[in-house]
Amino acid sequence: MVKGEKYFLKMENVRVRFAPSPTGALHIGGGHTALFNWLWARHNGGKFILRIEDTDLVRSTKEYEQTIMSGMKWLGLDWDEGVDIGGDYGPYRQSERLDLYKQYAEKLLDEGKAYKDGEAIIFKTPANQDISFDDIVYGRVEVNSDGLREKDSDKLKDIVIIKSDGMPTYNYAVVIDDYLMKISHVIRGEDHISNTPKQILIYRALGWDVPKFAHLPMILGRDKKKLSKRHGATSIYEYRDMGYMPDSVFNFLALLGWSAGDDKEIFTRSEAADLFELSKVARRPAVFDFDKLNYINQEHLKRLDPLTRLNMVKPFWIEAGLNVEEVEKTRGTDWLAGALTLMAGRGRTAKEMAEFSDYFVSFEPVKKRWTPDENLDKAKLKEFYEFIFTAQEFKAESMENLARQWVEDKAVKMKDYAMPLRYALTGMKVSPGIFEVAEHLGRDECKERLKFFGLM
RNA sequence: GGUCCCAUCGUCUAGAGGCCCAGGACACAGCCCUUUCAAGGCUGCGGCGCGGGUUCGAAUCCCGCUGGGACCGCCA
Repeated sequence: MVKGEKYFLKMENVRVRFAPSPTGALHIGGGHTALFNWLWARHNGGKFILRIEDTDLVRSTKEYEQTIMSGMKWLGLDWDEGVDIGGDYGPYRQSERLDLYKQYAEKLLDEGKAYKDGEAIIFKTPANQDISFDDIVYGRVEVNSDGLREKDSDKLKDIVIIKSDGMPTYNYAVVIDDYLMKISHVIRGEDHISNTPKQILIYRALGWDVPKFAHLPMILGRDKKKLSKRHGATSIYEYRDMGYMPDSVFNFLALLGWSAGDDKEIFTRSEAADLFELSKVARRPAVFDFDKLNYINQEHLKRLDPLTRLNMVKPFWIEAGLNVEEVEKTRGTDWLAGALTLMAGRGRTAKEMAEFSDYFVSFEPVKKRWTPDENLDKAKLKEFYEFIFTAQEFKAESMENLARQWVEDKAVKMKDYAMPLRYALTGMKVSPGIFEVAEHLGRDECKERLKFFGLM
């Protein structure tokens, strides 16, 4: 095979799964794993399966199941088989597959490969077995079953497969389900790499072929420890609430442990799916970097079509107490969207963009922010504003031309006139080009604001 | 304690023995643009953890060390 050629080949019958336990919201790590599974399925035209691992009776809830699913949808990850849509290999909820787990446990019991202890069924770890697998990401991993010891002991650790409450354990159920669901590639976090040998032992005991394994590098916090609540936002939804867009979070997560090559860092879901290659996934754990996320979000924000951008920003205006609906009714949706187009690359999140542009929606926040400056020569400013507002058409270009004429004639500085105008119109020291802002606000609105501050 | 995994700028990464006295991106600094702030353009800062091999040649292969991490639950 010619180097590089394999990247264009697609595998057939790819079936991958994301198997969260519904014990909390979808978090960054889970989203990352789900994303890579999705990428591999879509890259190969295969199937992406959502399986719910709800065997922890005390912590699992149906609510979390819903939350995880909506989190995945928010990220743009759709699945082909799952609890909500069914499929040929269901049920897709482990608590509904108990008879299956029981059936194979009985078989293991009959063959003397497992034994009972109390109500639990325990798989007997065979001694001195060489276990190896070729991980697509990590390469060959070799272990001997003698290394599977109990903690701080030299005793071989047997594997509980059915708990006293009748539920299967993770290491057992995952084998039964992946086999029965014909999973071709098991793609999961690197923290599972040391569970894999135990699972292979069970595959062997049952006489089954093992799937291909691909472990993914962990996501770390700034302190290089596994990402957890201590590091702040871990739930996918917290990112939505901070004003990050699903496209960006997707893009950012895809870049943790993988690169699209050709220096391409900003991409869409389908571009990522086309380019994705499991064998190119990195082994080194990746640190979650907010700076990069911000940058990626800003890039996607810039690329959005005006209406979509408006939909992203609108909730944050509303959150700030602005009557967006009213403005939309009077000035129109396009006008509001246009205001955001003017914002161009300003603001890295939808929330920031909303904060930086509130003066388009309402004059009220401007009034609150504005404080008089005694050094201003109001008479001169009035003269200037009257002059530029004489423009036939209330266009940025016309106003700017008049303004330039004015500063040249009077030998004064543009900023001494533009800045007070900006401050009166927006209540801010920074904004897009102030003549463009004025044009968008319109002649009447501008006059009203200037008059309110006694500048006209 | 046992087993396993990992190691390129601060961060994400490119790198499959010569194309690399290591390339890109974020961040940072400076300059340009300019009515402000962004955006954009340009420049700069900054890295192969250490020690041995193998080889004509090593970031890349091997060994050791060091440093991280994961697992060793009737959690998943």
